[in-house]
Amino acid sequence: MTVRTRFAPSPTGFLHIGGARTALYCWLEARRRGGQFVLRIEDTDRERSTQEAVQAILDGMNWLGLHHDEGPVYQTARLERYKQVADELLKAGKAYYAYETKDEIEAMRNEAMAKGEKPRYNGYYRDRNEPYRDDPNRVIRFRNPLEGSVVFDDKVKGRIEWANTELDDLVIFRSDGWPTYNFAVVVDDIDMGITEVIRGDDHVNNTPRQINIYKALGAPVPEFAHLPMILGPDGQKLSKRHGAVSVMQYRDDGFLPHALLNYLVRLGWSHGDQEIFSEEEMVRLFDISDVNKAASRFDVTKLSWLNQHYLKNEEPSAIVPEFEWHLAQAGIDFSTWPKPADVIVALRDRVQTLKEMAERAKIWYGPIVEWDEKAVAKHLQNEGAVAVLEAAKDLLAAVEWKPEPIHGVIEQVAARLELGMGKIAQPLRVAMTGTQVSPSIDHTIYLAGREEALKRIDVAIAKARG
RNA sequence: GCUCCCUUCGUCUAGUGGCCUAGGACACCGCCCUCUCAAGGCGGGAACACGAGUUCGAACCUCGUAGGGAGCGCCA
Repeated sequence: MTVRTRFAPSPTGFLHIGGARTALYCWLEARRRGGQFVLRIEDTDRERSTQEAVQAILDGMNWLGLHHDEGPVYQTARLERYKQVADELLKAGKAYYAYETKDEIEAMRNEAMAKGEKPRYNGYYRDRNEPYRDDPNRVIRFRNPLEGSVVFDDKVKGRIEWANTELDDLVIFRSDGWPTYNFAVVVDDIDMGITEVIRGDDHVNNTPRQINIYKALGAPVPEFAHLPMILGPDGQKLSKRHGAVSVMQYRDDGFLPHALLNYLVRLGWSHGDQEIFSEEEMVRLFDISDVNKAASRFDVTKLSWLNQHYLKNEEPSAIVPEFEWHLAQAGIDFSTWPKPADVIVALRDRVQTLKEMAERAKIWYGPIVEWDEKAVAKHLQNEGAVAVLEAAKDLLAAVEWKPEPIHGVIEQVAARLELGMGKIAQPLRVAMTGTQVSPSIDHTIYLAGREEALKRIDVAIAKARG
C-alpha cells in the first residue's frame, strides 16, 4: 500500500511555526517513502473559516516549498458524503438521534463534575431509538462501545491505551446540519486513503474516539504520529500575544526558506550529531519514528545561525532572488550597480539575515546619508589622511575595476607612504561609508563603483581639510 | 476534579544496561588571526527533576514523588 500523509489545517489564521513543522514532517514522510502528500482544508467551522486564511496557508507552504501532490480538498464541498456515512451508521444502529438542549447538556456536565467524574454525555437517548424529527436541537451521536479499551501504537508517543468507559457518545452531526471535526476527519481520511495521520499532540485525546469510528465503519485504522508542541522561548505556549507569528513573518525578517526548514526539522528530531541538512538529506534521513516525545522551545538565535550558515555556503546566485525581494522591500533600485550577488559576497559574513543585508547594502546603492562625526574626527581629520586619500584617488582612477587590483592599489599606497594597512584602510573606509565599519576595504571601494568612489574621496578630502 | 502525555547543559539534542569521569550544536566567556566589523581557528564553564527498587553494574528497566503540558464542546 502506498503511503499517504495529509496536512489538514483549519483556515482560521495564518500558517504558524507549529503548523509549518507538521506540514514539513508530513511532506518528508511521504517523500521518503515514495508516497503522496495531500492538503485538506478543514473549514466546517463556517463562523471562523475565511478565504484569506486559506490563501495565507497556501502562501506559507509555497514559500517553504512544501508542495502537495493532491488537493486542496475542502470539507465544505463534501457535506453530502458526510451525510451519507452518518446515515449508514444510523441504519446500522451505530449512531442515534439525540434532542437535548444546550442547557440540558450543560447541566449533565455539572452533575458529572460534582460527582468527581469527567464531564460527559449521560447517554439519555442512546437506547431510546428516537426517530428522526424536525427539531432545532437534533444532533446525531455516535454509539461508542461501553466496554473494553482502545489501544494504538503511536509512532512518536508509543503505546497508548484508553478505556472505553472514559469515552462518551460524541456528537457527529451538529444541529446546524454540519459534521463535527472528529467525524469529518475520519470520513475524509478513509476516503482519501490516508495511511499515516501526522498531527499535533493536542489530538491524542481524540484518537481513541476516532479509532472507534473507523471500526464502526469497518475501515482499516491508519498509523498515528502525534507531534509534541513547539513552545515560545520562555517555555510558554505560543500565543497570539507572543511568538505565534506567520511563517511569512520570517520571510519579512530576512530568513531563507531552507534555513527555516532546517531549523524546524531539527526541532524535535535529530540524526546523530548532524545539524545541517540539505533538502535531499532531509528527505532521505527523516523518519517520523525518530521524533522526540517532549515539547521544545523555539530559539531564534539558532535559526539565525543556520540562516547565516546558508548565506555563507549557498551559491550567491541561489540567494539572489530572495535578496532582491528584500532590496525591493527596502526601496532600493538594484538595476544598475553594484550586482546583488557581489553585495551578498561582501556582506554574508557580517549579517545573519537578508533584511540586515539589504539595510547595509544602502551605502552602495545610494549616497552617504549620515556621517559618524567620531569617525571623521579620528580617521579623516588627522595628519596624513589627506595624503592617503589623494594617493588612493590617483591610483584608483586608472586601475582595472575589480577587487583584486583595487587591493593592489591599497598596498601600493601603504608602501609608498610607509604606513600600515590600518592607517590606509580606515580613512578610506570613512570616505566610502561615513563610518568606521564595513567589509574589507577593497570590496567596499569596488562596490561603490569607480565614479562614485572617486567622488566620495573628494568629499572626504574636503572634510579632512576642515 | 478526571483521563492521557512529558522531564539530559540556558536552548536544540546524542544516548535504548557496561563504550558516559554523559558527546555534539547554538548561545556565553577567553585566546589566536586581523585594515574596522564580522567570519574562522583553538580552548573553557555548563545537564541525566527527586526518591526507592531490580541488577555485579542504571541517564537507560520498574514503582512512587514533584514539576510541566494536553484534553474532557453541537471548535478544530
